[in-house]
Amino acid sequence: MVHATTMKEIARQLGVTVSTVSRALQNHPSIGLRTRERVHELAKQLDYVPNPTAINLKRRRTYNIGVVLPALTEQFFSMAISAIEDVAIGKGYSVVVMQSRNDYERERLAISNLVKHGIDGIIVSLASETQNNSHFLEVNKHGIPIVFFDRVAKNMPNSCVYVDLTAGAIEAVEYLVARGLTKIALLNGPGTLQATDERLKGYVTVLNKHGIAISRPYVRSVNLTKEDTAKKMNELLDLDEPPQAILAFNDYVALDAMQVCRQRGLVINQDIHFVSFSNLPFCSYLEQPPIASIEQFPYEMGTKAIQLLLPAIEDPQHYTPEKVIIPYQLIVRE
Amino acid sequence: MVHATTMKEIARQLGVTVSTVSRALQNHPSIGLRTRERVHELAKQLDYVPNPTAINLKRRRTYNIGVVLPALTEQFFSMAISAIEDVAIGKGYSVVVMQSRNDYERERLAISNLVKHGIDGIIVSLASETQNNSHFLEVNKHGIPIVFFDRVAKNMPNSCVYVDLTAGAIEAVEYLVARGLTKIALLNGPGTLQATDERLKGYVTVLNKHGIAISRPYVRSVNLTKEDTAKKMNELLDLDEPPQAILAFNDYVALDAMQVCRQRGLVINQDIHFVSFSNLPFCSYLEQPPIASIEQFPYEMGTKAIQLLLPAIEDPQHYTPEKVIIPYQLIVRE
DNA sequence: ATTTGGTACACAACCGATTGCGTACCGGTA
DNA sequence: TACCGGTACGCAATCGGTTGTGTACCAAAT
Repeated sequence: MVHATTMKEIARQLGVTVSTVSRALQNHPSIGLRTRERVHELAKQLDYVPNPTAINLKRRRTYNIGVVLPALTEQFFSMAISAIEDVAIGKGYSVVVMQSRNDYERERLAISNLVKHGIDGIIVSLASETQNNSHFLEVNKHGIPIVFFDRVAKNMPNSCVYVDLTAGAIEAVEYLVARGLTKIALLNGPGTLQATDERLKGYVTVLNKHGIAISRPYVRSVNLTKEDTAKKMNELLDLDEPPQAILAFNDYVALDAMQVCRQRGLVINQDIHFVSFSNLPFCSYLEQPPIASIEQFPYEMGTKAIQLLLPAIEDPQHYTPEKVIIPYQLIVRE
Repeated sequence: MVHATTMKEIARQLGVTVSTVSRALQNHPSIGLRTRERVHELAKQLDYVPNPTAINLKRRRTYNIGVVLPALTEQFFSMAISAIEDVAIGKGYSVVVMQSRNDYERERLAISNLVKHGIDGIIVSLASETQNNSHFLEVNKHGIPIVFFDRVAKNMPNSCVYVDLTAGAIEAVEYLVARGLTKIALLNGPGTLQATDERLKGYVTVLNKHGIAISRPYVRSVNLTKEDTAKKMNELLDLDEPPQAILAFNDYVALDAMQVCRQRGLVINQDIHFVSFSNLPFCSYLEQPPIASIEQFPYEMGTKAIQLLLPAIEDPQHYTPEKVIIPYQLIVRE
């Protein structure tokens, strides 16, 4: 059974032409009832499955959507992709995944592979090291729609979905200040990400508002690896005046940093307090989770991303890009 | 730029035929140097990208591999898919993901969608509710290779990759007994999974060996939802003689069960001990993780799965299915 | 001048479908 | 009998490539 049955085979066995078979299978009215039935019957009997590649060639579509993100193993992204898949499947699309591993070159390659492979549209969350949009401009030139989500590219005309992290950071820091914690450090992400700028902006805003001096050594950026986070956290704890609280770039950074604290004998939520972004489900299993988290609703973001992408694919003429901001929510744990 | 440039367009502008353009782009020796250069030049100038669908049609391949698994958000699976993607990308394949959500119907649908969509091969980890292989037999009939991994189907001729969980369970239970814990309960998975049988078998083997009577109420199966796990764990704790230790189906079951224990005031690793399967990375963040875990190496399993699949795709004639058993490892935490 | 051989390309079939248009054949009407 | 309209298909182009085979044209050899 190495060759699948084709319409040609059905046509041959029935003594009709391929076009008749095609129309019969589509129940086209110009095909006689008798012929239509014979075609359907033989098709079923031969386990006929239409060749999607041939159909795609005519339709000039692949019904594949590429998704490029830093890492599938980060729950934030797997939730987003899960959402994308849920919507896509319902609309007849499949989802092709590629990981950038936060590496610029891998991201370029992933994008290029997707284009070469044939996809109708792309959803991207930037690699932390990406500082150049040329590969995306290339995709735009080919008329393939892109939607950025969460880690969006700066200065690109495409649609994007993200959370207002500045506002989130503001509420988070306000919360810490309100609890009397004023020595607040920021374990921020890579400088290349817009998300990093936004967290910093919120952090600075609140401290300024409350007249709290901003200590340079309190603001550090990590490259999102466990090692770098540990290094930066240790540096913070080695300061003459170590912080009472940490605003972490995301849950992974918070957890890695918390581990350092525990190793140094500090008690979480007592000696030192954490607030982080994402609020991933596994945080609920921790005995001492961050006292507050900013929920970013990855599922909703993924859903919105593909809802923006599909019209761009299906009706490019009437499509205008949109910047969608998903509301965050500060989750406070007792 | 709604229509991508085709070879036809290049041919027209250069006054040659499409076949010449095709061969020129492939640097076929029968094309003159001058012509070849002109073709390459114009192709670059027009941003020519070959239409993958057309090529796939001739090659009778899609270079897409379908992966169907219960949930992307489970780290075990996202690690496996990550591995699959790493290998696939290197061989020129893309990975299409579908989630079954442990639902039989969704699994059927996912498989059917993949076949309709056109993929060269499928990698599957069974939905917990799947008890029927007809959809896989259908795929076999079409000559599309399948590789099962981790949650493998019973009585199927296809290749599969899994961990010898019986041996793992034996070592795990031996470890508990050696620590003097003899009142051991088993929070097992759904009866439809072979993995469930295997864990049970290992559990029974060790208890029999040590002459420990097997208490029926100590063996319970959960459907892998948080609610069901909580219910079953509560039932265990409500027994006249509650267990001292729990062998959990996987980390998620263990964590959900541990949460119940904590809510009831029990101290983990003191009042009650857990051993579970998977050893997911996030366990390292827990203050009180299971005292031991059986590492199942999802990355290695994913890698092996696609290494089994690719030869089946590329050389179906000389392919014979294989059952590969990945060695587990019991990770003991101090 | 004719044959020979190689170069450099054209022609056309093919992959598996879809679809616009043409037409044979039918019975019914003038 | 000749004309007409509808039914039920066939023919062929098309999507965008790949590839086997045919051939015009050239220079070199005879």
